[in-house]
Amino acid sequence: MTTIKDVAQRAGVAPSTVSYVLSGSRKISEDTRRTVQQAIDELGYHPRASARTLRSTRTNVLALALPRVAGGYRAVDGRFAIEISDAARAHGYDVLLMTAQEGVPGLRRIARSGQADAAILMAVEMDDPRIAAMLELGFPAALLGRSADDAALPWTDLDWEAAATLAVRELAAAGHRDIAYLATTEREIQAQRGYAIRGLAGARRAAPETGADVRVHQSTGDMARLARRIGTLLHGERPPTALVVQHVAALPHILAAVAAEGLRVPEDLAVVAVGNLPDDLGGQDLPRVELPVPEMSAAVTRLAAEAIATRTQGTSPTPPGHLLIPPAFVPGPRIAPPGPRAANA
Amino acid sequence: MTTIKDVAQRAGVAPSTVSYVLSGSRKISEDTRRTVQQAIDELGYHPRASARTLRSTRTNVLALALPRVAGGYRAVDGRFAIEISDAARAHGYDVLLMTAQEGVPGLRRIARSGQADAAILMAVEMDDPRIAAMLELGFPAALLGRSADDAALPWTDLDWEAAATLAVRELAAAGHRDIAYLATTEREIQAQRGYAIRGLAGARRAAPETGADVRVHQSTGDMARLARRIGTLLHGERPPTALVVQHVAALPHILAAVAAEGLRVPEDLAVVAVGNLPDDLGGQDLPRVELPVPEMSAAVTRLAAEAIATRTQGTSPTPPGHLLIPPAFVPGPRIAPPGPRAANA
DNA sequence: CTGTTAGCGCATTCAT
DNA sequence: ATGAATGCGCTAACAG
Repeated sequence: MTTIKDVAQRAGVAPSTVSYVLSGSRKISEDTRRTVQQAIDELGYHPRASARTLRSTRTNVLALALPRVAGGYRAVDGRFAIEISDAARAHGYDVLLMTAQEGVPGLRRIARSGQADAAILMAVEMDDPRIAAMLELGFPAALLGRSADDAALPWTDLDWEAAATLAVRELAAAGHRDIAYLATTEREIQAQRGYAIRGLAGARRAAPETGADVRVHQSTGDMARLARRIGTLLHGERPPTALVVQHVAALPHILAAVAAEGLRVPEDLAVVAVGNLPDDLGGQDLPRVELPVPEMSAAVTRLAAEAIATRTQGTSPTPPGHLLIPPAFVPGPRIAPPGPRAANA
Repeated sequence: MTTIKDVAQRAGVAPSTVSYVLSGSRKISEDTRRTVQQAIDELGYHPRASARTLRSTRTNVLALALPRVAGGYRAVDGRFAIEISDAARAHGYDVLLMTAQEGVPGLRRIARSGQADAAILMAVEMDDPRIAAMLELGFPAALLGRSADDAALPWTDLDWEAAATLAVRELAAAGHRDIAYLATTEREIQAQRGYAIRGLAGARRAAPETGADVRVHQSTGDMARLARRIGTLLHGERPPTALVVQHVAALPHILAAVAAEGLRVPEDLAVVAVGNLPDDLGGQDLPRVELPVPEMSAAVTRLAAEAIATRTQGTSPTPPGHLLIPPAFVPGPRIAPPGPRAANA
């Protein structure tokens, strides 16, 4: 392996000179700078990260804590991981992936061994034990998702409550009075995921606000049961003319179930998605409120970087920043007004 | 930060003794071992990774090189990333995520700065420039996907050629004589992705082998064009009674297009998927040849670990290992025989 | 000012 | 079981 000494020798200078050329933390005459740079290029020298880190206590690495995969794989996690990795590079960081099936202990290990400068926690729950762990360790962290305590750590999230309300409001504006809201799965709700809880809250709030009849249903990961549930849902005494789907992973199944009931979308049933991934609607072009993956990824990365800078400066405890992203409605094909079926009710 | 010296002091021994207790690479009297362990626990000591690495030249990190995202995000990449991360932990490695939009230079940076012990290359192309780079750097690597040169680096892959052939063979066995094969996108084929090229080859080989008429079509990422292409495809003079889909990301769209043509699956058109993600068929329960994500992830991680061990031992150049995974057919609902439409032809 | 020397950061491992 | 050398780069203090 080629070291800074090799470069120094080849350039006929002292190792420290090479270091200064590299860091630019001191003025070096243009002459020697060129000589040194040439030696670096010729030898293909790259400073050893471990040596640097040992000296500086900075790794330029962010730990990305994915959720423990209790309910199987969620496409959204992979998407965020990749997007965050890109964002991190733009800030000069690499990303260490932690499929935190190890949970808190895994994060402890990384933090205490100094393998990262900060952590980004994904799939945050309302009362997430990882948050307390980060605070206790004094380890900088940023949350992808909003926990119960907005002031604990910096965070970013889509405003899920507003998103759910917005979806309903758009339907109401198109004339729908009987609206079904298919929330996330029971599992996610029981796990107290912020997006699940807040989406539910937003859906419930929408009824009084719009005057429409909004019936909220939880979803399930069991596709057979889900199909039955949808069948039931569509055959109440005042059947809905519109459906909001927050459980977007099941969208293809849901649309298939709707079709199986003999209903056409959107003529017989208007469908709006909430929180789908950009470019991934399961084969349909629906009106929707998309998950702002790029914005959230950029924001959480920036917040993590800021948390590192803040800690490094040892400044007085700055209140953690945050970014609550307002939902944006994408009309897609225009929302259909209530269909002929509405008359039957 | 607490260091090995702090522990030594508290335990009343020399730092080296603590080190030996930790590594177990030498016998320590039970007495002192307990004293030291207690000091470690009380102080919550964890060895600094950078110091360890500096000394030992081992990072216990694998670099995971994701494809540059030319054609947008592919769900399969995220899935593999997560699965590989889990597999790596089982081998004692952490995973550094490289969204290699930086490509070869990014890998160079990681390799030369000593941030990882080996690389796992995803989305390998037939003639992938990263392979030459790894060899030139003498950096251990394993491939997720099969390149043109089987002997360059260790690799694992689904046997895509056999998978495509198998799908066609199963349809032929159910009586289908007119089979359409919808391959991957033109983009992937032009990028010379191994799975795309080999899937094509397998589809073409299936015709002579089964005696069926197998017409091969390339797919496209443009969903409007894809729908048109499918319409055309279904209305030839001898319309197919069965369709094999390797472009599984578009499966929902494809099924929607088929439905739009007034055809029912599987009564009018039998559909088989090739290379879909486990638990992700876009809402349908189709017969299929799944992508063996867990097996491939485990294999590529093992191969990377072996490559590290081999190099560390400085053994004579062991021929790189590999694992070509035979395709497994999942019947799903039984394949329908050719429908009434066949008679019309 | 520009360049050099020396010491530090932390864990490992060979001699003693 | 211990002291000392080692791996590599950074930077404060010093010299020209």
